Amino acid sequence: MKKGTPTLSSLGRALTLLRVVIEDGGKSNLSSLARKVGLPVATAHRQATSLVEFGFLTPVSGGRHMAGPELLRLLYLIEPKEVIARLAMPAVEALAEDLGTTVHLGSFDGDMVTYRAKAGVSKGGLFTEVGGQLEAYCSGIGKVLLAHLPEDERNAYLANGPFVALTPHTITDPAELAHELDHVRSQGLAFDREEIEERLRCVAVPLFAPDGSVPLALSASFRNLAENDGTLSAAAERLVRAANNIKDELWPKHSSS
Amino acid sequence: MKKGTPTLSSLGRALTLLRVVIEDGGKSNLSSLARKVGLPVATAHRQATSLVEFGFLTPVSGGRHMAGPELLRLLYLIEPKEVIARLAMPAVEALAEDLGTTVHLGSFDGDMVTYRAKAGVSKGGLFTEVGGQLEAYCSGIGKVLLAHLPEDERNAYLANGPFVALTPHTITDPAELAHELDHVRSQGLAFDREEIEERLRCVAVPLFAPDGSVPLALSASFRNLAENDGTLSAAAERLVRAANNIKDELWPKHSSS
DNA sequence: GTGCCTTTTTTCACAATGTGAGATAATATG
DNA sequence: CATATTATCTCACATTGTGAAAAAAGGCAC
Repeated sequence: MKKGTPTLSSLGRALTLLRVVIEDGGKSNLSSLARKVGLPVATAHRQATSLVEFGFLTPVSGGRHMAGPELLRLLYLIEPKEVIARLAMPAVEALAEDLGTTVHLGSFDGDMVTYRAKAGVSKGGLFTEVGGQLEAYCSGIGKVLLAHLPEDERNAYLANGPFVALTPHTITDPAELAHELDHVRSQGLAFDREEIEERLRCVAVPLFAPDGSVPLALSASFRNLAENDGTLSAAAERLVRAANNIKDELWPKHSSS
Repeated sequence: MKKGTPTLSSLGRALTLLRVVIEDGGKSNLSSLARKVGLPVATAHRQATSLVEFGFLTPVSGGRHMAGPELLRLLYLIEPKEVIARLAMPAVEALAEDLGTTVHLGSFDGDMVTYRAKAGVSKGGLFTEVGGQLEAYCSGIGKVLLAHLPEDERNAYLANGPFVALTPHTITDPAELAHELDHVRSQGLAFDREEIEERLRCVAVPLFAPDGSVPLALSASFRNLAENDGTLSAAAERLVRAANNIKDELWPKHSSS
């Protein structure tokens, strides 16, 4: 029985209460929440009072609580895309290993795709690098992200061309691109068929946040595939599964019984 | 010396560390942060380890840390508008008392203004109620919120009329409304000159969030003012001050020396 | 590689501090 | 007004957090 660094159990209990209060959304009073967590009321009360004192909670009428100013401040300091990308890393690496190719994780920032993670063999030497940016309209990740943008922003992007052809396959017509994005959204995945570089293809899938937005997209790239090679569609299936796993891990369904 | 409910000081220290780590944005390692907070490294290390264990932090390379999955989850559960409205309440009530009139706090949700707080005398019997919604284009709060919307969304709203006239003064022409909104944005405040109800006027100012967005707006309403009464502009000044106070309280400048 | 410095992690004795049952006050609820 | 429910306080107890010091693990220059 190894000792290791001991965990601050009282901190754990207090953070659990904090989580429960926030999840409750200010509907219940302290006693019922204490009961739900299986904590003595006295203890829960002391924790709640302290959390209020430290600004992580605020009392609202009737002994209920909601998020406090400090928590609100943290909320504006955190960059969800960055955090999600970090937390998804293990899954991304596993996927890359599994597929034996390069896997990317990217987000949409200021009309461009930011590559936030890159995993897997660099055989074929992909040009991308983490932190780098690329045009959105021609990559799989970009098309997924564009497809799930709020309608206003998507239209604004489409109206903001021009879309320069990088290869003969690049989609450069806004109307055609709009149609492609509709397709991507309904299919739940996007293909890049040599639109960015000859003989380079990829599949990309969205990573949904609980509010329905798509902060990140996941892609797998392949070089020199035969025209009717099944690799891409096989990879697509794996990507969808990986995306689902990440989603389930980050936003588990609460068995809130 | 009253006892009161004792505060969990260890919780406070751990939450301080959490805040410092997030504020740091994952730039520094633990020891430097511990030094900054004036905490023994051993203690800071134990707290950080525990925060990681509870999912509030995640380790990144080089002994640094960033927000963890639980914190991310909280982020998506919290409704900033609601929280800010709650935290601004005291200031809103003070302002209403100070001005001796009705003060409103509203947000923009789905093309409409949601009234999230109402304070002050109900003389003149304003029709609004907390939780109720109203068209945005004709109220002071609505115009402030529209004016500070991202350009895409503002244009989408303007294109989405029609704007029905509630009084002869209501702005119903999209182009004119667009011009008015530009004015509102550059002035930092909006007036409602009997646009929603005869003899009812109000001033409204934006409440800025740290990211530059305007989640809420603050307004003061007056009835039966003479055409050239200085009350409105006097109130405007007070509103601006109140908005600044709220902002400074919620997002204090860190003397991060 | 070797040595030196910084940072991370563990150990451990001590007491500070969190704990929860129970009493009391405050508040809904009928 | 009576009665439940909930919030808050008190206090004795030992759980649990604390921090100095030592050990282990990286970094970095040379």
